[in-house]
Amino acid sequence: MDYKQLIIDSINIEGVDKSELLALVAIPKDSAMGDLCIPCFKLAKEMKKSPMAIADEIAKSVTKSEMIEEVTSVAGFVNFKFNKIAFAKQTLQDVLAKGEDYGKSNEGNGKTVCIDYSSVNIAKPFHMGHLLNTALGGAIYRIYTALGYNVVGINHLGDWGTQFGKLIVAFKRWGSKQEVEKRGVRALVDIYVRFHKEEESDPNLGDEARAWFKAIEDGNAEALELFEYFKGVTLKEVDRIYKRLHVKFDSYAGESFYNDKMQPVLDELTAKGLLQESDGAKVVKFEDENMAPCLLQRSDGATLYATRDMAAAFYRKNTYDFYKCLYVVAYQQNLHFQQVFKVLDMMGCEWSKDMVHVAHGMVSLENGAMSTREGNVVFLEDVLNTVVEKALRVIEEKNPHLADKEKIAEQIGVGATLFGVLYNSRIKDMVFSIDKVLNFEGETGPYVQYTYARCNSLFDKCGEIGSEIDYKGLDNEVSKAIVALLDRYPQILQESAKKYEPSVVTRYAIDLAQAFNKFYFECKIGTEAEEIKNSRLLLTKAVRQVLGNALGLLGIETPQKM
RNA sequence: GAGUCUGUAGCUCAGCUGGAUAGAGCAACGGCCUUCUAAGCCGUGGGUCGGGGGUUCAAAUCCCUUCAGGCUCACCA
Repeated sequence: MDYKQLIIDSINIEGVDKSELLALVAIPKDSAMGDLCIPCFKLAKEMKKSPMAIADEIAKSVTKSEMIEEVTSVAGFVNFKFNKIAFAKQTLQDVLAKGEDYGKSNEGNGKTVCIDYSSVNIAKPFHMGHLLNTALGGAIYRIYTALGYNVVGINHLGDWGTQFGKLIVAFKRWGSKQEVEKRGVRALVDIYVRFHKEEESDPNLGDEARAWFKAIEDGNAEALELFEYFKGVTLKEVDRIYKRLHVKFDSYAGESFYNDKMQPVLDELTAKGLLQESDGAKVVKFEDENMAPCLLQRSDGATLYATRDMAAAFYRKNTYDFYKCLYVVAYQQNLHFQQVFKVLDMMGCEWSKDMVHVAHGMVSLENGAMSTREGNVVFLEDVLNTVVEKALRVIEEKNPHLADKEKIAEQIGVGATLFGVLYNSRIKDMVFSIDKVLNFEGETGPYVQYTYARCNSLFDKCGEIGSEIDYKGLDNEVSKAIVALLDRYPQILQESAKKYEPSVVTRYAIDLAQAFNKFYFECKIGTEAEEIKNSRLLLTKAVRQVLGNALGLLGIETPQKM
């Protein structure tokens, strides 16, 4: 509910623009001061009065109501305090009436948002770095869906390039289908690593690899068969991971898909006089001298990364007519996207302004950067399995009679991992540490899930909510803090979407869980009189709903018990 | 060298569309399970918000400068 407007409407003062006042409304730092406030400092100049005097004047003019219980003027701030009961009643009704839809909106109706994320490389490990990317993309996907947008998740497969020539050479020398059946992508990675080692002493391998890649390009049957085989093996494995992470894609159009769509782009650039020759290569130069030219064709005629992204941009605009096209990709590629977006702009595509690089930080290991070639990678699947095992051990210890232990351990383990990577601002780098993910205490996924399960157990204990409800049971500060958080949830979603920042939701989930745990500890529920109990159960139900909604957006499941 | 991002408690980070005593978790220490799940709650200690200028009634937040680190800067993606 829009309480900002409510307090503005309660003010009866001459000579102040209400819309100006509305813009000033803020949430006090300390909730003891009030629920909303208006700092009056900016008004001082034009009104030629001290902020204190203005605040006094505004405070005095307010017409109190059922909702607005107290208005005070403190050091230039007008503080509005809501009636706890009215605030709770209003908010809980809203949350519970909307249920799963609470927080959703229709602001995106009729608009399509493309999200390019995860973008796995064929025959490469799915490691911790991909997890951050995939978790972010998946969350943004769901957040935009919740706001009513039509979302298209695109997995821009890394399924083209000379590495496939290398892989064929390696596979023919040291690989076997048996081995690949057994160990999947790992077997491919091993021979790929071996290729790079052996290449140092046998330079012929490189030529052989190039020849095999050429064979793929030329449609050689054996080459294509192997290429498709590697692709199939990788996608099958990655699909298993996507299921565990609850992410999905609407398109797997990757690099190979754009092979025949790049020439028209080059032609158009040439026609527009933007493509210049430079050292044998074709580039687009920029007015801003600080920006390196965008290389679109190698001197040997081959296309490049940027060429493919240009082709993909046109394809997506034509196919989906997107409102926005997001690229969830690490910040390493900042320049690349700046270049691509700028070239589109120079081509006269006004929609280039709708392209957004949602940059995120890089994940490294404690012993350095991840490198497939050097074999310094941690497979995500191993991490997930380790965390799930730990979850199972904790269940055995704390709740040995729990039913469906394996299933719940999976929910907790995967939830902890996802929550961990979605907890910080996406731009921050991350040094992956298994110990950190294995910690289930404090600001973690399991903490929020535990709070959710705790809500459930109250219903197990107390049964359904009766019809006699006395909101006096919520006439206390801890309850009010929860109500204020519940009320804020829809704005949290919008902020998160606007900033392309799932951590806003993650942090919120922690705040709400903390507030509820405090309430749980301070307010008795089951042992109270029926009408008090019912009001508190109502609050519990709303908290459970919103925690579930928030976790759902992050791709995290909510165990009923744990 | 240029561009860009990051720099807040021992550690990991919120806060950064300027506002009222700078927050949380972890770690440390001390409490709370004969009443709703202790994966929890409460408390204690711990901060020159990298440094220096400036704008402002008000700066962690805006501007300038400087230091430290990451990333990128032509034929990989």
